[in-house]
Amino acid sequence: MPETPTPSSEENASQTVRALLRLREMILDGELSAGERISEPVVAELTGISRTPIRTALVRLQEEGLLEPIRSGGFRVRAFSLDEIRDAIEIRGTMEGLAARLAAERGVSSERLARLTACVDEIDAVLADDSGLSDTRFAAYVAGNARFHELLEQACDSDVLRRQLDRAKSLPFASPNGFLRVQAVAPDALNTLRIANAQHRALVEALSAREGSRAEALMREHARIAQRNLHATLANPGIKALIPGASLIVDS
Amino acid sequence: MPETPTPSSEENASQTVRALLRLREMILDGELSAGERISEPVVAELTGISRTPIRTALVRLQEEGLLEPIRSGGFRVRAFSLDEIRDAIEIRGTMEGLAARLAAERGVSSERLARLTACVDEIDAVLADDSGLSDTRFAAYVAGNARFHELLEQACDSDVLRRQLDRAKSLPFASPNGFLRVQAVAPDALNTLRIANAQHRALVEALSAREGSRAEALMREHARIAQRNLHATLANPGIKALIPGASLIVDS
DNA sequence: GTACGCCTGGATGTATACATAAAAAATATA
DNA sequence: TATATTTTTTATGTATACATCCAGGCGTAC
Repeated sequence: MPETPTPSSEENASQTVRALLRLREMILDGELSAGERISEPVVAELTGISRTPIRTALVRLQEEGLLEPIRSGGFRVRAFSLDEIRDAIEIRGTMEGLAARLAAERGVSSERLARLTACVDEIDAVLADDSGLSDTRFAAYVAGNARFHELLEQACDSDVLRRQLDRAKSLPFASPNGFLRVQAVAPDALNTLRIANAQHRALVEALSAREGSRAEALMREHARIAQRNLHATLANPGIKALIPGASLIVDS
Repeated sequence: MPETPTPSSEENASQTVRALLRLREMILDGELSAGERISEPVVAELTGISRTPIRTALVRLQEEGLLEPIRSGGFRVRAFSLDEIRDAIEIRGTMEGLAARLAAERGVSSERLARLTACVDEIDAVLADDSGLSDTRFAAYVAGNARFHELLEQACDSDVLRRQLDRAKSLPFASPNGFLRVQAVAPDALNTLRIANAQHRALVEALSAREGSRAEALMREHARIAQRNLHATLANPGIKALIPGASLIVDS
């Protein structure tokens, strides 16, 4: 009964990894609501995992920023104000800008440039047709977008920077894909996605020409798309649920 | 016997905190050398703390970046190449630049500006005398410098940014005080410290005038002092030991 | 002399027991 | 009825036991 019937990626993982994935899922899906104290025995009962691995998963999630420690012990689910989300996006843009600048200044190998170009081309191909944005096309865009940002991360060729970037992206609303579902429901969605990919293409150009300052500015501006989407969500709260981890957002 | 006779800050802390502090100390002091696998039973024996709190401290240190996981299990002490140190400093400068820009753009309260000004004044007072840089004067500079950077962190008034900044500063060589001892042994130490504080003062000016771009540029340039000190260390390996965590540095 | 395999020592990951301390509930009281 | 107080319940932090797995050494065979 406690066996996970899903043949997902959690098959042969350690208990700690399972606990981490499950807890993150519970937090982002709102099964554990913002501000709520997390009871280790309850989670242990719910997941069928003993307290020890759950405990280390909790520590990891605290470092990740999804949990905050309680003075008297234990953790609670972190709540995020709109200002904090704005700042998290700004941080991501700044870090991606840094990665882009360093990559441009230091030079990116032709293989990596080719992979980046191919990625941008693929996204353009997905967006080429003027007909409506179907679910499969949208999913393809999401995958392409994630891949592009991953390739940029690799292009800077720096482990310490990658670590910091990963951390900046770890909050769901700060991730490059965080607000895409919000963007997709806008009437001019296809257009804004094309503009975003134009920025991708411009970045590859800048990397190739070793234009560090331009590369940095581009990625900063690129992240502002998420800021716009955040504002769009404010104007139309009905679409708030499209944001991953929406239940963590609290108005301040 | 296993009682810590030092009345330090570790008195009434939890075992986990004690393990964290002790392990960090052991790593930075080179008691555990770079690349070495950390044996939990050995550390437990050495510290008189059971494996459980040590284990969570290890997880924290991994998130902090001082340890890296071993595929087959456990952790090893991370080794840092000069390139990685350079990047860590660059990241710190970029994040402090972001904090400065946001603080300037959003405005800093007059009380905070006053505290920043007072801090800069105090540092200038420490550096006023042209006589040699005594140990006590140097210690006063270190304290003032740490305080200034802490005040900047507060000035941006953003928890998410603070968290990310703390992380950027957590590597010893990336910290604002990381290379100060290297700087202090240079013949023109007093001068370079004065220049550094001039940058501090300029930042307060920029914050006060809400000049975001200038504030950002200043903190980026400010971090480059550490880069210069890093290069100075390369030219004169005899002073390498002045860097905290020197044993973690490996030439690549 | 070298390569292969087995075997022993030790380490990690996990579960669990227990003491302390906090939170919640229930009772008594103004 | 609201509040203060005591009691009960529950959670956390820590130590420890144990199974599995990895690493390294020793012996053997070629």
